[in-house]
Amino acid sequence: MTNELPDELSFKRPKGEQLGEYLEEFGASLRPGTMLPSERALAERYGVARMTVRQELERLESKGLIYRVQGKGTFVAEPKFTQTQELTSFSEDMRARGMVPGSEVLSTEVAEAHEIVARELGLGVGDAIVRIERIRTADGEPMAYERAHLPAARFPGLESESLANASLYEILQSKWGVRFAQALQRVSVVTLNDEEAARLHVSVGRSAFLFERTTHATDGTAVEYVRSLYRGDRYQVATQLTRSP
Amino acid sequence: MTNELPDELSFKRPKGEQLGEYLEEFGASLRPGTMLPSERALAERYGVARMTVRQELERLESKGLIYRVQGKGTFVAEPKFTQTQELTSFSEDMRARGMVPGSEVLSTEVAEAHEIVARELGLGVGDAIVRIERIRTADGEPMAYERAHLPAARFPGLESESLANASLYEILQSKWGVRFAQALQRVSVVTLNDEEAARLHVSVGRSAFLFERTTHATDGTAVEYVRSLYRGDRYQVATQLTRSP
DNA sequence: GTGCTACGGTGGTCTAGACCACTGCGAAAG
DNA sequence: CTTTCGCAGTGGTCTAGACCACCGTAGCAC
Repeated sequence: MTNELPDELSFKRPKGEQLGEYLEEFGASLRPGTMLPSERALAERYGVARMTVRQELERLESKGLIYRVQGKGTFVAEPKFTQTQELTSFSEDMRARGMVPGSEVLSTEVAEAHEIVARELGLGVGDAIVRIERIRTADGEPMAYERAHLPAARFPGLESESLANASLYEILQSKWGVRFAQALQRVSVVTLNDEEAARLHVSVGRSAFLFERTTHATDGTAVEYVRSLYRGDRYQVATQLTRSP
Repeated sequence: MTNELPDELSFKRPKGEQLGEYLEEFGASLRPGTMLPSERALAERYGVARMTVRQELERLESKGLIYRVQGKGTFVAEPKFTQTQELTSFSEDMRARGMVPGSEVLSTEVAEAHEIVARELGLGVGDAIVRIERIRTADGEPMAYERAHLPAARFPGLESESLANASLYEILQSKWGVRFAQALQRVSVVTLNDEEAARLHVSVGRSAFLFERTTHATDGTAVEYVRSLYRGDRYQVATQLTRSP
């Protein structure tokens, strides 16, 4: 199953992006610890500047797919579990874990923003927001209970979109041209109460992750504030940490 | 309290590193949303290439301190809570949160590596390891229960070091010249049993974070495998997520 | 007024080099 | 045989540009 690295880059797409994809696939087909071609070798092979190669290797390193040692080389890292610090939708996340994502919409309504939501979205208290309440499932089983809040003014008609088994991110992107850029996510641990436990099909008193995420688009504006409870017995996150000088 | 940006860079240290520190302090003194000088302006001011400025801005962006919008500029981000994806020791972490770190060493011993530890550290099963069991405190209160495993062959005499209120990272760095580079951290949620709850001074059945971390040095070798239980009622992590193209 | 366009300023991508810091290893010196 | 040193190859930092994509706005045409 040893992949081969293609020899050429096509036009019309950033060279680094293509190179990164090639390397990602190639690296995945190698045993951990294997040394990759040197930066200079890759640069020459693809007719690209070394800085371009390096930028892409940095991206892969921060994703935990490779590691670099000065004086020695660049190597394939141990296979990751699942990636945080990559901003993904629930659907993308579950597919990456090899499961089939689904949703059960509990409610979709327009409401007034209270203090926390207003602050996170950069709105005024009382401004209209769309609140979407869903149970997110993986392979048909409840995985998370999620409440998303979005500015109603920016997404008129969102409350009547069909979210049954659709990805909210895909809808926002195709209907409103939103491109997601970055998010701040806070993670805490909670013990589930009766209602929450019932929704997630687990027993009362079990532990769960509480994720609070505010997502920003490429223009810097806040697009959504989401509060999600993830089953602690089914979910785990992995983070790649790096040491700064 | 508006900081001023210094005008010059000293020799003998990477320019980018200094520039990054300047910008970090400067940004911290500004209101969120304030626009920073453009990349070209910074490059000219410090007599440095624009690529050097960009590299440093990328680092600050991934730390969640700034955000950039194409066509508009670079802006100061909302203040962060606390930073993950920055590889820090417990001591550094607590100091960054404004608390005083401490330790209570429960045991320090040389033992044989069992399967999991051996795999994580790249050793053989039965190889000698140093196991350090500590209660980590913040402002005198128990915050985490931690078990660290390190290869004994690499750190002879480590088991008799005084770890009472010292940072393990600082000892490894000063005595053995270890420079930490990167780590993979897995986070799960657990419910505390009797023994664990007692050690953390909380009641049985409460939720906690379980961190499993394998730390690598700059030469790529695994240096420690740590298993830590953090009180869920006192601890929270924040992560900066970015969207890849 | 309303709409369109051109333009200057921003970050995003990329080039073709340079020198430095570190590693591993083989050759020379002891 | 052991030690030392130099060298080739690696990643790390940095330069001085180039062009592209995108945003806001001022000015023009209607």
